[in-house]
Amino acid sequence: MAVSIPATVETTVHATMDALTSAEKRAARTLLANYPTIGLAPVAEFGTAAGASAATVLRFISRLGFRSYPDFQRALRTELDERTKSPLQRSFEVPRQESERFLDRFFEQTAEIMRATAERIPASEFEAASRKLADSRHACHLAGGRFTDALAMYMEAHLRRARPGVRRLDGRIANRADQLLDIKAGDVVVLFDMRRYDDDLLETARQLKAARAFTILVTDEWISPISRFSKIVLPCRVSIDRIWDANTAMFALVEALIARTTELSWKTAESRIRAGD
Amino acid sequence: MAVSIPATVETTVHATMDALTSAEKRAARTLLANYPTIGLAPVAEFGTAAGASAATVLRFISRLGFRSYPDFQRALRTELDERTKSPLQRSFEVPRQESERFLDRFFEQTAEIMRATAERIPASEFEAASRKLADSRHACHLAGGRFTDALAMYMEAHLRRARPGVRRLDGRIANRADQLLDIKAGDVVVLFDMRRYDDDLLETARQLKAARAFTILVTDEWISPISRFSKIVLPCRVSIDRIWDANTAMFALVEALIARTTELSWKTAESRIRAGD
DNA sequence: GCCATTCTGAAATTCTCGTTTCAGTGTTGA
DNA sequence: TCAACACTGAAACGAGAATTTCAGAATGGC
Repeated sequence: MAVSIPATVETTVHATMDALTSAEKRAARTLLANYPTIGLAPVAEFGTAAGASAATVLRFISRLGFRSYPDFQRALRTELDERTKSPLQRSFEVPRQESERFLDRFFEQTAEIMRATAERIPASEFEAASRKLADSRHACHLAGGRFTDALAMYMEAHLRRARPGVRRLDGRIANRADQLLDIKAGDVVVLFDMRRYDDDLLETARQLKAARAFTILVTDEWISPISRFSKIVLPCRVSIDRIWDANTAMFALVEALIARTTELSWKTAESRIRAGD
Repeated sequence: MAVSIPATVETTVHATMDALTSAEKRAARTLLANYPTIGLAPVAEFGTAAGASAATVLRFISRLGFRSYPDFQRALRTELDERTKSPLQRSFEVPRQESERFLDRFFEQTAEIMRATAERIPASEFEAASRKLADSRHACHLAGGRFTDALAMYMEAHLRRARPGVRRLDGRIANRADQLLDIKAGDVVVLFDMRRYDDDLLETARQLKAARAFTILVTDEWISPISRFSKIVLPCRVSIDRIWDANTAMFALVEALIARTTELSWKTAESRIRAGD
C-alpha cells in the first residue's frame, strides 16, 4: 500500500513545474528557494524577487490550482502551522515512498556508497593525511588521471585557500619530469588513481618514492598499484550494485580532507581565506 | 557576560505584555499560541481568532512598536526566513570532539545535504536536462567559475564518452568572446555558478541567451542571477549547518546527469565508450 | 528568415484590507 | 449612585492590494 504524500504547496510546485512557462518557472524557483516566506509577502514583492511581474506570479499561482492569491497564502499558513505544531511528525512526512525518480534512486545509492566508504577508511589514516596536509613547512603537490584530474584540480583550488605552496602537476607526461625536479624530500603529494589505473602515474609515484616524498593515495576499492609507493592510502567505494562507477564518495572524501585540513591550520587559513574572498 | 537575546517579535510581546489592556492581551496570547502564522493573516482574521476586533489588534501591534500592520508582518517574515536559514550563519568554532569521528560526521552531514538536494530538484527539470544533454544534434558546452571549473571539467570528460560535440569553455574571459562565436542557436550550455557568483559568467550567460543557446544552470540554494538567462535551473543544497559550503551534492548531481544522459543515449554512447577504453 | 502563436509586464480596474473615528460600554473612585 | 475616564468595536474611509486587460515582445515551427 502506498503511503499518501501530503499535498503540500511545495510538492504541488514540483509536480506542476513541467507545465510552467519560463517566467513562471522563475517564480516557482523563487518560491522553492525562499519557502514559504516569499509566498506570504504581497504579490508585488514576490514578483520583484522572482524578476517577474505580479501578473506572472498570479498566473503561476492559479496554475498551481489556487483560486486566488489570498487562497494560496492561506494554504501556506495552514501548512506552516501544522509543521510547527508537530515537529515530530516532520521526520515521517516524506515516508519511504517507492522512489520512482531516477534522481532519488541515484542519490540513495550514492549515500549508501558514502556510508560504505566512511566505514572503510581508518580514522587514523584520515587524520594523518589531514595533519600532513595542514603542515605548511613542506610543499604540497597534486595529480590525477584521466577522470580524476578534475578532483585534483578541485582540491588544489581549495587547499590554496588554506595554505601556501600548493601546486598541481600537469597532466601531460612530457612535463612531469621537469615538475618532479621541484619536489623535495618530505613534500606531500596527493595522487588520485582508479580503475583503469594509469601507468604513467604509477611511474611518477615510483620516482616520488625514490625522491622520498610523502605520498597520499586516493583510490578505489580495488586499490591502485600505486599503494606500494604510498605512505597513506585512502580507498573509496565507487560502486555497489550499479553499472557505472560513482566518484561522489571520493569527492566527499576530498571535501572532508579540505575541511579537516583547514580546521587544523586555521591560524594560517583564516587570513588567507579573508584575503582571497 | 550576558548573552544578548535577539529581539524577536515574540520576545517583544512578552516584554510588552503587562502594558496591555485585556482585549489586547487576548490578541497577544493568540499570537503567541499560533506563532507566527496568525500574524501573517489579515487583521480581521487575527481579530476573530483573538475574539477581538481588528481595531484592537491594530492597537496591540502599534504598542509593540510597529508603525503599521504590514510592517509587523514584514518583521515576522524576516524572522521566519532567518530561522530556517540561520544555522549556517554561526561563526566558526573548532569542534570540541576530537578527530576520530570527523569523517563519519562529515559524511553524515553530506548525506543529509544530498537528501535535501534531491528533494528540491523537480524530477521534470532533471529529466529535461538529461534529455537535452543526450540529444547530440546540438553541440554541448560547459563552463564554471573559480571552484566549479573542476566540476565542468569532470563533466566534460565523462560526457565526451557518451556523445560527440562536447567542449569546455576556457576560463579566461579574454578567450570567451571567440568561443562564444562557435555557439549556435539551440546548442546546450551547462553553467556552474555558486556564491560568490561570477560576474563574467553572468555576462557570458546573457550573451548566450541572446544567441538563443539552451542554458542549463547548476547553482546553489540561493540561486545565481544567471537563472534569469537559463532554461533549466538545478539548485543544490551546499550547506545545512556547517560552516563551509559542501559541493558534494553538486558533484553527485553531475554524476546523476552523466548517468542518465548516458542511459538515454546508449546507442551512441556504447560504441564510444568501448572505443575509448 | 518569416509568420502564427504564446508569453509577458505595464497600466487600468476592482476590491479587499488596514486604518481612523466615534458612540457606546464598562470600570473606577468619590 | 454618579461622573470621569479608559476601553472596545462598528462603520466609514482611503490606501494599497489583487486582478484583468491588452499591446508589444519573445518564441517556435515552417
